[in-house]
Amino acid sequence: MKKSPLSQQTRTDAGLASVLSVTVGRLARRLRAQRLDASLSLGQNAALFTLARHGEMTPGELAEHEKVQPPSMTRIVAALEERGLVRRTRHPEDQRRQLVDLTEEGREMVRADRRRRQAWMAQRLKELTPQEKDTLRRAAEIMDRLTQA
Amino acid sequence: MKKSPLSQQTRTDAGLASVLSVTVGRLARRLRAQRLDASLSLGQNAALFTLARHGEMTPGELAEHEKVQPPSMTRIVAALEERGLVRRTRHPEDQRRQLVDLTEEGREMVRADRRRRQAWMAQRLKELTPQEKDTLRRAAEIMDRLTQA
DNA sequence: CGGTATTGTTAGCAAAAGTAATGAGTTCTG
DNA sequence: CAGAACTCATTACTTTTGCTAACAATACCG
Repeated sequence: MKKSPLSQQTRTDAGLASVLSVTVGRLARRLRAQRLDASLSLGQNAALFTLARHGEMTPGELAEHEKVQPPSMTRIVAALEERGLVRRTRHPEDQRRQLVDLTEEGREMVRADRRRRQAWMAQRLKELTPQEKDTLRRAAEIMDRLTQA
Repeated sequence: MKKSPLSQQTRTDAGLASVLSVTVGRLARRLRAQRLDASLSLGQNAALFTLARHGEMTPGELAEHEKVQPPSMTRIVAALEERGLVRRTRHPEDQRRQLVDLTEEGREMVRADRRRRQAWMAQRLKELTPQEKDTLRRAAEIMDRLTQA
């Protein structure tokens, strides 16, 4: 079994927390730089993705889910609406609230986004073994749970 | 085998790329929010961490390692120096270059940072099984490699 | 030497998220 | 049931953080 430099610092929970923080930060930066051509910001993509996964919800719910403050989500949703990717409707029982949902165009964007990201990440993923990809798959689910806790 | 909602979207490389992007982005935001009380930005922490891991290096090397542009690293290093966490010395053989290294105070900060992060993340990690933590450990190494590619 | 390349910095700008204050709608309460 | 209190979203403003372009200093090379 190969001993990478990283593994020496992940024995404890604290060490793992540190390493994970740094790595996640760097990868996030890298991803952000990657979608330069891209028309959508990381946050916009994340919101679209969440709507695709969970169906319509209010801006507030969306904000909480994405762990941003409501004003940030207002901006994200406004940008998405401007581009016709989402639609806002009044909540039937509470005029303060709104319901945000994907338009068909938004759904197509989610599909397109997936294709676009593949451009560089699939390149890297291709170099991984099936086991490693599987590890990432399972890690994604775990990290997802971490952010929700 | 349990079937989570996420797994349905990670069968293909593209699907995995999408999910990973969103999850990593959200976790990065969460981490950033977490160190609010904290005195150091995510980028500053990452630089400190890298120095702790790899020893002294030039700002340029640091920038490349962290995948930021040199001016960004200039700012990060300047901030760290201002706080006495790193020290800059001239490169012995090339007056253009500098060598950045941790001070003892910087080293202590790395340790403190690790303790601080543990405050909330260890809480979450505690709820994971050893197998799940192991998955995260291995995923961190893989993601680390992804950002270097 | 004199011109070019490299290293780091400064300056200016843009994107994205945060906090505080505001407006509109709903609910509670005396 | 009238008004206080609360909730949801938005607007206004600030902060953070990264980028590109231009620049200064040093090193290299013909």
